[in-house]
Amino acid sequence: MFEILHQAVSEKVKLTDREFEIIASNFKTKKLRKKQFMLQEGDVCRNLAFIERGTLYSYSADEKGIQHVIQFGFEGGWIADLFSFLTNEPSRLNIEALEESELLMISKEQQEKLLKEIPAYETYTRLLMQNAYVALQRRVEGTLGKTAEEKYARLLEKRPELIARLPQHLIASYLGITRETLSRIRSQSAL
Amino acid sequence: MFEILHQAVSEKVKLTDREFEIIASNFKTKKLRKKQFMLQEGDVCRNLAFIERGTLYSYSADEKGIQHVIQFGFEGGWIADLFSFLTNEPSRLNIEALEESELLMISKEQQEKLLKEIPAYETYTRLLMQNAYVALQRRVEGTLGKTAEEKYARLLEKRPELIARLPQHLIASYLGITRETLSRIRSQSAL
DNA sequence: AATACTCCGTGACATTTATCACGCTGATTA
DNA sequence: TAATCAGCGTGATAAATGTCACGGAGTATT
Repeated sequence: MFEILHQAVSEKVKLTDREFEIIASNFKTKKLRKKQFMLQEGDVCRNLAFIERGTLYSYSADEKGIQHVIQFGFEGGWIADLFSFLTNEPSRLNIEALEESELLMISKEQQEKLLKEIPAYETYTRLLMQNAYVALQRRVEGTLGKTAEEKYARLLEKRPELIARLPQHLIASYLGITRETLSRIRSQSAL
Repeated sequence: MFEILHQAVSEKVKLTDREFEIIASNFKTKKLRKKQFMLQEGDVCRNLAFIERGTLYSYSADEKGIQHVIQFGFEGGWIADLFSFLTNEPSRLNIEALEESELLMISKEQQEKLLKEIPAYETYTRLLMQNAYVALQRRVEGTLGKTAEEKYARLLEKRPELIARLPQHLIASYLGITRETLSRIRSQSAL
């Protein structure tokens, strides 16, 4: 049941079995079908979700209803609207399953309890945040002042697995370009 | 000497005087003149810098020599290339003082020592990373699929102090647009 | 005082990208 | 089986933005 979480955590910090037991006992499982929401705009994000199986993505929708992908989440990763989670303000994001998925969810209270009780869990969380921050900064770096083609080429180089397994219109949205532009880039630059 | 750091840390976590003494003893001060580099592309980022006074910014320079601003750092904030710091890989960023500045620098070894020795320091670091991540995600959110005008309007709303104290060409670079475009936006949309 | 440099504005023009419209294909659903 | 829908490609056109070039104002430097 908790093997994947166990692996993800113990990859980064040392834990006794007892400690992991305590950690695991604070999560509850949740299954989502394809297209089901984990979080909907306007609601407060009350949980962090560890993805045991499946794929999710978070996005905001603008006035015209156009989606803007903020993040993709895969097996072994985490997803949430951290801003809403931390502040208890209503989220402006939607988080939706792209396929049938299984999550391990932890509430704010339980997360805070674990952070206090288990120092290694706090270390794990710090590392998680650190890595997420670095990855996001690289995304910004690879976006600023770049053309659509350059952004796509960079993504293809850095994260080919994204391009392989996700529909093009979501990739386009993630890159901040239209699906048409992405389609044209792909048909031009080598086949 | 360390008042500003003391304030920044104790704003987020509780610390004994002794603990802060230990923390402070691991930093060394560094003064930078205007236009002086804290970090230069190709070098490994060996320190995190807490800004006691002054303003810095980090940027990458592309093939054409065009700067792309990644981050601004002000008094009471932190700046570094976290990726290079964590991995010991050469940085692709420059970090430069926009005015005369005073920094408190901590090396990786000392940072790691503090994280282990002083749990409250680890908590502080986690909160710092968390907040930085959230702020950066908001930046991405406010950029994706937005026009130059919308991005500028949003920045003006969310971070008017940036616009007030920084030269326009750096604001433009931070927003991923050219200085000319920003100049035109400003002259059109209200004066 | 003269000079150089930084920052900003602006015009003319080129390029990139978005928008709108349509058709095709394959998968899902009635 | 027919019908609907999601995903992708593509053409025509419009809009946004970049590029290049120039000048002026203010500040710092010599």
